[in-house]
Amino acid sequence: MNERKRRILQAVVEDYILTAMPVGSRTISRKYLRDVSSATIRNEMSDLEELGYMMQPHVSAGRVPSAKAYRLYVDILMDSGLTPIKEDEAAKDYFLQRVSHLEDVVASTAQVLSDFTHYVSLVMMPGQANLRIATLHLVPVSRAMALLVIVTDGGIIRDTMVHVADSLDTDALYAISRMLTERFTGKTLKEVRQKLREFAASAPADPQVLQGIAELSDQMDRENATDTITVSGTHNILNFPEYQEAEKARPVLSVLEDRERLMQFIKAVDTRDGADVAVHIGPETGIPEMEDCSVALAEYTVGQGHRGAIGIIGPTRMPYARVLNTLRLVGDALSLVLTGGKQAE
Amino acid sequence: MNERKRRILQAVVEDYILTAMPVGSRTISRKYLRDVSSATIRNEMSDLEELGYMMQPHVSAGRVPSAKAYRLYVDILMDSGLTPIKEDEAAKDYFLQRVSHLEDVVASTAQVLSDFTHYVSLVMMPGQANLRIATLHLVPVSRAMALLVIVTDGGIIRDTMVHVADSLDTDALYAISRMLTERFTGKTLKEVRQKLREFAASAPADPQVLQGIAELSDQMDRENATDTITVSGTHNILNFPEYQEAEKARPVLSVLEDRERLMQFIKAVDTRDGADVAVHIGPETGIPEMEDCSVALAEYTVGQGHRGAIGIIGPTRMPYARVLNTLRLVGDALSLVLTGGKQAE
DNA sequence: ATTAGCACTCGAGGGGCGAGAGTGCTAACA
DNA sequence: TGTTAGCACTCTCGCCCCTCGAGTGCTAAT
Repeated sequence: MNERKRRILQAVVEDYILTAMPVGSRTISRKYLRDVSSATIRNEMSDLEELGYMMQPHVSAGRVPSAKAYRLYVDILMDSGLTPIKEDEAAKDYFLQRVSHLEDVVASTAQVLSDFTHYVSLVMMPGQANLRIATLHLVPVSRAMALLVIVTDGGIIRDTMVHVADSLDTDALYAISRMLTERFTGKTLKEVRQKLREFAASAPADPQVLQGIAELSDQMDRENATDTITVSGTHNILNFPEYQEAEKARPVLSVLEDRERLMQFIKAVDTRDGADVAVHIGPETGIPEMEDCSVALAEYTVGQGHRGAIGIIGPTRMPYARVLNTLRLVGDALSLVLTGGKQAE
Repeated sequence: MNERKRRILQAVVEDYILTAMPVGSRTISRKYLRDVSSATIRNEMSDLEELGYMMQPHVSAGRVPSAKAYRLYVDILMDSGLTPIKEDEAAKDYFLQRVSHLEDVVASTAQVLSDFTHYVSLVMMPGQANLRIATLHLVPVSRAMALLVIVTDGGIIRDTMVHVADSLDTDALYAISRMLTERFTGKTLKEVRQKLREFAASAPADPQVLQGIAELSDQMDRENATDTITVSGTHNILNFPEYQEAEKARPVLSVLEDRERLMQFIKAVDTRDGADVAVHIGPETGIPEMEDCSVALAEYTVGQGHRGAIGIIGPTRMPYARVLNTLRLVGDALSLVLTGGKQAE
């Protein structure tokens, strides 16, 4: 595999990304390697095909790069120039402006990703079990219900509805809030779940309060322990030429709606340590319905060490350099927001 | 327009809704009006075509109902039997179980609508300017930020981030919360906006607090005054046979993303008083891109008299009876939730 | 007033054909 | 020995043409 072959391969990949049409030898000779004749390129391409880097849809069409070609392209050939600073700053600003509900942050991130790339985006948010608590507040809502607002040290807010004894008025709830805050500041949500039970044992034993606390503990478990996935920009797959017919797009769409399956996929990827971004090309995804798609994933960190993932799903022929840069960028910004601005930058 | 013509028209509409294929005279003679020959039906259909109720895509195809036909069908012919009670109860239960953030209620409603119907759904939520306040709470988040949680008398929660003087600690905020609550319970958000300024004048004049209150008042204006639209199940339009090709679907999709335009449409409709549900068939929508779609809308009430709308967007050939029932149902349930369970049932 | 019969029309689907794109191979060339 | 020009070959795409079948409108019979 000499230098010229590599340049030809790169040309084929880039032209195909651009045009979505099989690339012929003449095109390459004219647009990419002016000093080599099409005949020579034909010979080289013939070799490249034998090596599994490309194939012809039919004998008199140009070549289409294979997954193997994209792989090599992403790993070696791609010119991963940095994103212009402007966009970079814009993204960071966008996030840093808003301290907010976790759900909003996730939704916004997904939105930004699909807006920037015009592809489908996904955001995996790991369970918040080890975010650290700054304060806890019980806000009375109706007779026996209260809103538990948990502010984490990063300024991220989680809230959930809980049952409380209906004997508790606003002041009582406030007192309990203070007590809870005092006790749990700096603890992670997971730790709180355990301590809550001890607390219930040692506290003045109003059975209603106890039950409320038990319920609260359960609820926190349920809402915070499990990882969630958000997908955005789904309709963008209609822009891929490969999915012009709804019939073709349907299987992919249903995969995108199957959060379980996506989660499984992401989990499988995440164990693979190493780089901060990863690309899964076509069959590499292990999802048959997505053999014409690639998935680019980036990690981000939540609190101390917990990892989430954001990703872009596009056609195998997507502009990897641009997409990966966007992911890195947004991933960094997100890490920054979710760790309370205490690290990075 | 005799009885038989009506029955034929009804048959054409219903068969077309079912099959999406032009309906021929023979089909009707066999499936719907066994005691009349196809030749007779041909004559009648010829008349119906002249009256503008149907047309032929080409001379040797069956007939396709026109917007006018659907109109008549919806207004008169349709058998709008009641939905089985089971589903009815399920929907109501679904909503009543959860007292929650307004955003969640809206999102859930949209979700339920598109899940039930397999069409695109929309939920218009009017500004909450005249929801009545039950309590107000300021929850400290970071040094100079607090979360203002507003609980309305229906148990619906609105919250928003506000700046506060950084001299204010938890206790001070609590005190302010109590004061605000005392002052504003029973008032609408709109009234509060005005009273806030008076309050600022009469209260102990800590300039920081004043500024905070001013900001809060502005923010409430911004977030609560404007109506919002949520669209869900967009990808369902790919199930319409008329939008099998992505190319066809694109214009409709972009309309669905243009909230401004949807809002304009809904506003125009809403002024039309009268029935609780309304159907706009094809060109009646006034949106050229949607000439093959119908929009069914139902109203619901928020608080005392404010009106929102929920809707289904489907192909003109949608099962109106079912869709309208679903809308009525969900609309009622929503009204119930958003008026605090104080009316209806 | 209804119906059977029939000629007619038009779209869908399939086969044949020419044009064009792109290849592989061969032979000539540096 | 590597590169290139030339050429025959292959295959798709778009086109036309044809047939088939569905469904009609009209006419004449009941």
